Amino acid sequence: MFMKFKRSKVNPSFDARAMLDTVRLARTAGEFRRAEPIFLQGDPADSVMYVQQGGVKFSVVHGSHREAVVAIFGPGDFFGEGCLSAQPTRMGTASAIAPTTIFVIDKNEMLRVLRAEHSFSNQFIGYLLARNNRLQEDLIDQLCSSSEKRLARTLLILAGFAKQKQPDRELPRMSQTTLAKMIGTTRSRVNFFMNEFRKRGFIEYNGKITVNRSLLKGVLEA
Amino acid sequence: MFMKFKRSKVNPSFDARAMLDTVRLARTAGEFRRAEPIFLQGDPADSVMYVQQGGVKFSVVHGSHREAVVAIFGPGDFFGEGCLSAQPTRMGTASAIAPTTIFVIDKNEMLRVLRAEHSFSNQFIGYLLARNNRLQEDLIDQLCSSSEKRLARTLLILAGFAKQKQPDRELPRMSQTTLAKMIGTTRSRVNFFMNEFRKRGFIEYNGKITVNRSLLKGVLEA
DNA sequence: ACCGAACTGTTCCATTTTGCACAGTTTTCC
DNA sequence: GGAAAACTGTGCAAAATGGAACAGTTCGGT
Repeated sequence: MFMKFKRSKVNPSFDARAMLDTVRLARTAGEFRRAEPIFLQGDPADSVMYVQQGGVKFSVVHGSHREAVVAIFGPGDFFGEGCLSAQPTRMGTASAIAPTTIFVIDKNEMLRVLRAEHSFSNQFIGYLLARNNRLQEDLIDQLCSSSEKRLARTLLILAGFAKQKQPDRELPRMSQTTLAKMIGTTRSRVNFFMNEFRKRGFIEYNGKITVNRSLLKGVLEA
Repeated sequence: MFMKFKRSKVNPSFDARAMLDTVRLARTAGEFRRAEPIFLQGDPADSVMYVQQGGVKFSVVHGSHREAVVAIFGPGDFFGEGCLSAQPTRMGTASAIAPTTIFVIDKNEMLRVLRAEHSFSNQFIGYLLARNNRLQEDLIDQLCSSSEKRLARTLLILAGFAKQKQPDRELPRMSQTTLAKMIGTTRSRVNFFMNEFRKRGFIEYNGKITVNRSLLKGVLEA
């Protein structure tokens, strides 16, 4: 019986871990500390990564000096899969934002299993569709919304991102500089809005950020 | 023998047409005139589209009133494939920007063939990877570049887009309003830069737009 | 416990961008 | 052919954003 692809907003509910266990897929585990780089922009690309635990920031340096944070990956996400389609080098730098366990899957091994295991390639297609969707939503937001709204949306998504454990809405630790690079603005701007949000009670922070979802969602309506 | 996925920048060199002929894939053809809608945002989504000939604009209305043009599709591109992953409705409106022939593939038929034909699902994965890449590049550009550069880049991509026939660099006809919605700015701004580019000889236009690639590329360097 | 590095809070101004308005031109459609 | 609709060329004031600077604070490592 053929299974319809699953879907979700932030982390695809796609449970590849079970899949990775079912399928006989050769992999090596890697442990990374907070802020430790996993691969660098320009490195030769010959493996696909899978986040087992923790979180990963993927950033790209564009043109001469400007940097963008394109995605934050969490448990269940693949990254570095560009190498499957003839990209010889990494398009950006991946680094851990928390203690992180990564499965490293050799490109050819990944291709072999995609060929051999139907259920795996179907799941992977589902994963790619979910990611496409997320990228498209990010692009739409960038095209349509003010930086205040983009920040609110990013905070909400990051809050949901931590959903695996805590019932509260604490975010992965993340500097204002990083937030600025995620929403395409300057740190001044992020700082300004963060204080604004705090004054209005939309978020709290002493070091860790906690968001009040319903209040912050109001920003997106306006 | 397993074939490595192909890759390209604008239209994946992925030749799904040959594939669609090889595979026994049920489909119906649809003809659309310029500006004719193919599907509307909110419509029930139960088929995947494949562009046989022509061009398609995919736009999304976000929030209350603002609109973004997320992608322009050409021959060889799929669109509306979100429905494969449990999206019940169309996320945006697709309409022809030129006389266009579309293959409409029923969602279940598409899923059937993806299951049945390895080479097809591998090609489709390659296509999804290429699209991911393109979306990511658009996002990066949006995060890093000024509107002048974004316009220049968009014009260059659109010029390449027409590469199937003409050796010259004529673009598909496209209003300044549409360009504005593609790069996330206002028509005033687009008009300003278009005149600027024309003065400097980067582009010509009497009605159709023609770009001088090498000169226009200079804008991206600055 | 200390030092340096990284991060935050804050200010200020130049520039970019928006949003609007209106006249002239081209296209489309009857 | 002619009217309506869509598109372009302007201009301009208000708002948002970028960019830099600097002091105070927290964090990380030794």
